[in-house]
Amino acid sequence: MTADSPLDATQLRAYFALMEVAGLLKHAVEQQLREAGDLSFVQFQLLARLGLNSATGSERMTDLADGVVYSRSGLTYQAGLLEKAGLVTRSPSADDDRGVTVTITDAGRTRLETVLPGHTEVISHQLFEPLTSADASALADLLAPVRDHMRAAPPRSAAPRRRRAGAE
Amino acid sequence: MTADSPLDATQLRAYFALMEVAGLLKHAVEQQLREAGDLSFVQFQLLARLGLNSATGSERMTDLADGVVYSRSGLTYQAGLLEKAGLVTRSPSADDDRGVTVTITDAGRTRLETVLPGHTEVISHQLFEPLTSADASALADLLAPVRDHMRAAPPRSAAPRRRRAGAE
DNA sequence: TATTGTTATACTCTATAACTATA
DNA sequence: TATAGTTATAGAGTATAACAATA
Repeated sequence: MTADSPLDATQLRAYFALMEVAGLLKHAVEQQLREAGDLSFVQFQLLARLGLNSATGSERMTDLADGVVYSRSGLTYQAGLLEKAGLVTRSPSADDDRGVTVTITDAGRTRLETVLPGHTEVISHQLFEPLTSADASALADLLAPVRDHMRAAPPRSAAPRRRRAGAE
Repeated sequence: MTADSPLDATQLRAYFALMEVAGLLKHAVEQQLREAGDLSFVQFQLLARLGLNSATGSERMTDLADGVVYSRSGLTYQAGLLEKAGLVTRSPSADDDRGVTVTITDAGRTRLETVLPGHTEVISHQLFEPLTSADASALADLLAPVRDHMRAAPPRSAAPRRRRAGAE
């Protein structure tokens, strides 16, 4: 509405480098995931979240959607694919009969383990080879507040109906 | 084949943060570009490259493909869209009759100017608001070598026929 | 009435392979 | 023979809107 802070040269460099690095990395990773385990990046993210981040191996659709940026219909689509492949199951949530709980299966965990070594290898090579461990640490520290800032003001299409305001 | 350097916790943090930040930022930017000027991110990249990075406003298809990660057919598709919209022209290259030179039109430059302020505003807000200018500088410095490293060993699908080896 | 999730549908983007033409 | 670009085609992913069911 006021001035538009037209980005100085350094900011431009950072922006373009960020987008290019992320794009190339995602591309490399998707190729590996597809070849090693016939998974798209999003499918991997969903499995990883269920299999690694969740103690129970289960999460509700809504919580997955919040984590994976999607539209709800997109998540339904991907969850359907994963279920068809036998990597997750979907069942009514215990506490809320509207909810659907997604649970990773043994086959899902196996698939994850199949894919994981190659995945980390790609990341080590492509992303971290030119970085010291101090660099990696600095990178994480720089990006963490940005991520939090972006999560806080979500212009994501995953929230067309607007999530409940205050709660977290 | 041997050990797979399984990524320490810091590297994982950095990797996930990078992917999430880039994903959210791209999403926000795409929305802005679509609304402000009916452009996809790639179309914007192509126009920006022609209109801002190139002195003449022209580049060959191959060089554009190298810069924009795509498969050649994808680039042909996007260039076709831009041409249909009157934002670029395509003509046979002067020096190499196999080549096609893409040139941004006045309408293309106008479109670029239409979109640019909002674009930079989104980036300022989403990416740089939580960062000091020293942070931005550090980020650029961290990512530049990674980008160069990734460019050097291109697992991009843009090179199915393998580019000429040494030349650059 | 608000929220959860699904469905139907349409569209954009990307990739593969076959093809033409020039170097 | 190798490179530049196009075409045809097919598939994956995403978004929108309408819908059903529960809170």
